[in-house]
Amino acid sequence: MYLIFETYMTSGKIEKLSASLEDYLEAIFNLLSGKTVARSKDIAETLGVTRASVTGALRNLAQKGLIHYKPYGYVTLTEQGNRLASRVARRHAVLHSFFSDILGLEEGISQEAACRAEHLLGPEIINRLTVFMEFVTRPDTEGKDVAAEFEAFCRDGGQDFQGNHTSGTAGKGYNDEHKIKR
Amino acid sequence: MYLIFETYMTSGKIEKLSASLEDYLEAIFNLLSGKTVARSKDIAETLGVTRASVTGALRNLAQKGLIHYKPYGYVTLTEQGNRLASRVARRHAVLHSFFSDILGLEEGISQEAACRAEHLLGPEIINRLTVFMEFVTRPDTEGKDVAAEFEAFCRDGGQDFQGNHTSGTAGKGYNDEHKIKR
DNA sequence: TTGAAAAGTTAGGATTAACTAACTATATTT
DNA sequence: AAATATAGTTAGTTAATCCTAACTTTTCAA
Repeated sequence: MYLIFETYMTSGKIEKLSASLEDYLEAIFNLLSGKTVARSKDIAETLGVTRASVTGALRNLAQKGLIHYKPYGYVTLTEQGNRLASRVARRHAVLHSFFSDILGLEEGISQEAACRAEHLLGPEIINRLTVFMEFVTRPDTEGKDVAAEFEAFCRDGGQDFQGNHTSGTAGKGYNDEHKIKR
Repeated sequence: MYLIFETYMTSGKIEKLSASLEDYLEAIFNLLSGKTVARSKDIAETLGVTRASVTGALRNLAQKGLIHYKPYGYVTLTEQGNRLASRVARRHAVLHSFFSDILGLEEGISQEAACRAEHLLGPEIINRLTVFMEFVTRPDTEGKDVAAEFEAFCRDGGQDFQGNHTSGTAGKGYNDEHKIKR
């Protein structure tokens, strides 16, 4: 499974990142937005891989000009890398929000699914989904609330699943604890 | 990217199929529901791989007890294989319908995204999405139609994308022409 | 300040899944 | 029925990831 959608330019050529490398980049991005430095060990823990695997990925990302990396040194994102990582993170956020806020699925499941799907759904889907969520959560809809109605629909219909629609935790503030191990 | 959700039993043990093998199984399933026989060449064309790759996958699926396969013979699904393939196809159909009928994305994009996502989204997501679509398309909603409203919302909001919401092709009858090449 | 623990790297190997090229089997056509 | 075209297979290669085990560098505490 190789094709990915977000692209970056290297010496005038458009390149794409594998799902795996996108994961690494996103993990670095998330770590940096919290703790200032991204350590190999933390990246490994986040993604559920060994430290050795991280080293390989870092070399790869550095070679592609997306991170600043020197053995035994701190990892930071280049401007390119930051731009790309932001877009990946946005995809993640949109998907997570859809799974969690619209479908009302529990946090862990939403998080994991977002991690997986974020590498596979192209900009058309992500953009349209974004607009769909704006549509569904728009305030000017005379008291209607699709998410709430759907929750009621699920309850009344006696559908057999275990969402978190009743809890008021409406998204935001995710971490990558649920990144899937392979 | 390895973890997959649909499982099958072999000698009492629960097994999972890789995304790639699910693709092969689904392709066989679709071919069989049309033309009675599934030829190596057709599978290769459907999935955009070489015939040699198909042979390898067939051996693999046969060894897992999901297809009947003898070199130079016809390929058929075992009961197990058919069960599994149906579930994969259902996931595909649900996702495609969501992308196409709810989000109003064009056929090719919906098809391709469904192909990709069907291997990555677990039963919780697929089930909930199924219910969500029932919810959104239920008839008892006093003249409301979420898909149509969303279409209007997109048009009025001047959102810049190119859906097929105006065309009346509401799902069904898909093929795998848009399976992504890797 | 020195030595152990923690973090990071290297080397080597496994797995999955693709490819090309060459070969074999089956089908078709004359 | 023989020649040829089509389909299918085999063997060998490549590439992306991951792993384990052993080694090196850095950090920190006595």
